[in-house]
Amino acid sequence: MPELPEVETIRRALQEGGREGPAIPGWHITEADIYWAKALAVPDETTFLREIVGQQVRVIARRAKFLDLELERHHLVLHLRMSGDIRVQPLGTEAHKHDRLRLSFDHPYELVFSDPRKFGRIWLLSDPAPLWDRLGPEPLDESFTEEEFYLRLKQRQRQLKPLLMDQSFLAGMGNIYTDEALFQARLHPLQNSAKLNRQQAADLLSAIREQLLQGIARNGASIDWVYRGGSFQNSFNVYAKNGKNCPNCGTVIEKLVVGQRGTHICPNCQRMLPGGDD
DNA sequence: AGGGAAACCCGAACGC
DNA sequence: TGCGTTCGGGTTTCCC
Repeated sequence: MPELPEVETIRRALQEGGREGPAIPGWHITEADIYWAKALAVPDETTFLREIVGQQVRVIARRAKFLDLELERHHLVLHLRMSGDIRVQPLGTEAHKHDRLRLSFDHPYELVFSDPRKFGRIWLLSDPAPLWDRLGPEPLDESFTEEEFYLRLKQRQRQLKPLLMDQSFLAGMGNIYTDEALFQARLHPLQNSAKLNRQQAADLLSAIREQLLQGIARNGASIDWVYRGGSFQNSFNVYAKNGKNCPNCGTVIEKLVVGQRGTHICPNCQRMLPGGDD
């Protein structure tokens, strides 16, 4: 399964360090600094610092939108939310204004969690299972089938877009990816999920997978003030394209609000199915 | 059960 | 130029 850009970034940054740049897995945390305590979801700061120092990083992975650093006795779980970022930099690099957490290792590098908007969160958990248990299936997991997706859509009576973004229904879809996937599948965000047929569900899953893979391939999207080096924003078809012409049919793209979220559609390509909003 | 609203944040964009 | 206002990203929590 392809990894999130951040996971790749951590690996790549260290691999490119050459002989002195092994991957973080295998390293020990020698020091931890918290610059904004509220970034810690659990536990308290003192406990966090006492517990984390000395532990070896075993594996770096991800689940849904969470980054999961498996330590010896805990999992260090990070969620970047929207403006969070992770940097791996040479030890002694000058601190950035929005740094929230810094980890030093028994190697001349440090990992920094930075987040201007302060939405990102950090967990130190002995057992992350309860967190994972709240998440739905991974759309990029090949064992997740079209039929399963169809049945899950069928058993709900929900507006399509909020449902797709519901992390307990399907894990990993954000606002941008959802708008782009719905456009690709030619489905309306307000469409009642239970009204999709097998073909439409299959098309939607394909679109979701393509959009996610595209985003990963392009290192994510850098929008507005948040520049993380990604270029997915250059391939948007509808997101933030309100007022522009639809690349398929030329119709002016509209912006509406669905589930409190800015939502972008081509009103011609994305029609409600007959009775689709019942 | 589903949907709406508010809260958490603050840099940027907008309006005057 | 400067000031006030609005916006929006992901998630949780509360309310109808």
